[in-house]
Amino acid sequence: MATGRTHRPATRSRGIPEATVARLPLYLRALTALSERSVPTVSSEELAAAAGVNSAKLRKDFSYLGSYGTRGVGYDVEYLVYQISRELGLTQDWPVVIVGIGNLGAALANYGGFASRGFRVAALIDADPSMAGKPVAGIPVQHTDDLEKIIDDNGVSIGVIATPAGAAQQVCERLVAAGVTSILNFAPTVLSVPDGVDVRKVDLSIELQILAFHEQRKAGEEAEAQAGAVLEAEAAAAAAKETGKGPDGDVPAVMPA
Amino acid sequence: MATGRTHRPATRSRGIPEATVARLPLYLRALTALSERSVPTVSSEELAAAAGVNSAKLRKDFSYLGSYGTRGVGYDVEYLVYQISRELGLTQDWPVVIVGIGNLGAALANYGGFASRGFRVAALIDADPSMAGKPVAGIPVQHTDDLEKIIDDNGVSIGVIATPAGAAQQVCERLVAAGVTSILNFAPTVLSVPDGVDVRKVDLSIELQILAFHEQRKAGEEAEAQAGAVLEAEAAAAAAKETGKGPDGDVPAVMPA
DNA sequence: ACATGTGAACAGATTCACAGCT
DNA sequence: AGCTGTGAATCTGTTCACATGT
Repeated sequence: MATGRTHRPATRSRGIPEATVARLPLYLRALTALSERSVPTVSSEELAAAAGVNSAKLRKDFSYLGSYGTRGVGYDVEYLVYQISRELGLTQDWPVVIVGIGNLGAALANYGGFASRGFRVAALIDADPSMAGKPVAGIPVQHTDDLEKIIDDNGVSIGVIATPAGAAQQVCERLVAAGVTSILNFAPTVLSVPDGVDVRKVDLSIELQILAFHEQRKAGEEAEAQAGAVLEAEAAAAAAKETGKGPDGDVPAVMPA
Repeated sequence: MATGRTHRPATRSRGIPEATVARLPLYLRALTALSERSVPTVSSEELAAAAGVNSAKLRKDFSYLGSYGTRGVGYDVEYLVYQISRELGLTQDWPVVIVGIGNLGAALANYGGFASRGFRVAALIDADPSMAGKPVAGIPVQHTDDLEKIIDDNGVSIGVIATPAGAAQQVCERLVAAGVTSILNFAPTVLSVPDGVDVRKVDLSIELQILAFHEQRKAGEEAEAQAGAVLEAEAAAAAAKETGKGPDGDVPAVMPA
């Protein structure tokens, strides 16, 4: 189990590094903005600045796609937009279903960037019968019972899970069984899926925790001006604070070696 | 990348790799679940499975924090929860403001995972005067005019931007000028900030595009496996060498700017 | 003259495999 | 015997610097 290895026939597909793939949408966005301003060409330096990366990285990234630039000149904006779109598979239409139409699901359904680029919200699905038929973002919500039929009728291969954590794995399994092979998971839980299914997760709480870590570190550096090496001694004392969960007030402070 | 502030001396080797920091919240969530079920100890193998990573990685990650396990036994759940919480800075309270109370902002305000761990929504801010005073998730929305005062009064150092793309940079600058040093950006735009300010971004549209890329690749592989069929345009130009890269679902959803 | 494209050096993250402790 | 903790090997991604082509 676990995410395991990547058995894959090994072959096919140009070997575009995952990190590069993750940046292509960024470049595409910057290029689209240039295109709208009718800018004909752009240098790696300029485009990199607009996308928030450095130019060497950008050139390396593009080199995986092919030689789409002109030395001494730069890149043709329109041409690059097309090439990247094609590489990302955005020249085709991707019907998407959103499962779980709570606050977040509704926000996603209303999200403009959705439709703008290749993606089309094919259906909204929720387990609450009282939601059925109610339009959200102009699309009537359908009941979970019909999930399989909806997936099938619309040829959906990408699903978005915006349900509570408790329902996510079950919804995931039904989506996969119905033929979905890519899932964007907003529920704060680890989904387990069979080989060949892609899952990406977006987790607000995790992002905030990462920020908190750095924030704390900044504060610590300031204090370093005077205080010397701080040992873990205070940890035990502080452990008696709250970690607050459950009826018991205080939390253990087990000391290992 | 997220920080850039390397702080020369490196007094105590508090050099926890960024990739490890990004996984700590994952471990913490799994541990919290175990804690709620009163599980006293857990092995790296079990915990790794629950967090969706492999056990070697988990042990390596924990080794950066210190030696918190017991050989032959495993890790004490409560103790680890405390240590990770402390490392992430979650033993203190982080007041957070959300700017831009549209669909998404409202969803964020209502998001339970927010309050659950260290974070507290101190204020909601929106530019629309007609929203002022209207409660969202029990918190009255305040007008952008008062942004600086709100940040200051509440000692806010973490801000969430959920405005339209066009307003994001300006909001960002005001937040930073008012003292915010960590920003979680949901607007589909690149924010530029001074040194010392952390930005993380969450971008739905980018996530979907990455999924589309892999989805397209799957379709391409099928087609190639069956026959020499071409899927859409000319695949002639390709034919370079390949390195079959497995998709493997879990790449950090977001990268620091 | 100028900006791309890329081999090579470097840096960071993951995995392996086993020594060391309980 | 079992599981952690970690050096070493490997893999992936980034940066450098310059050869290459227009």
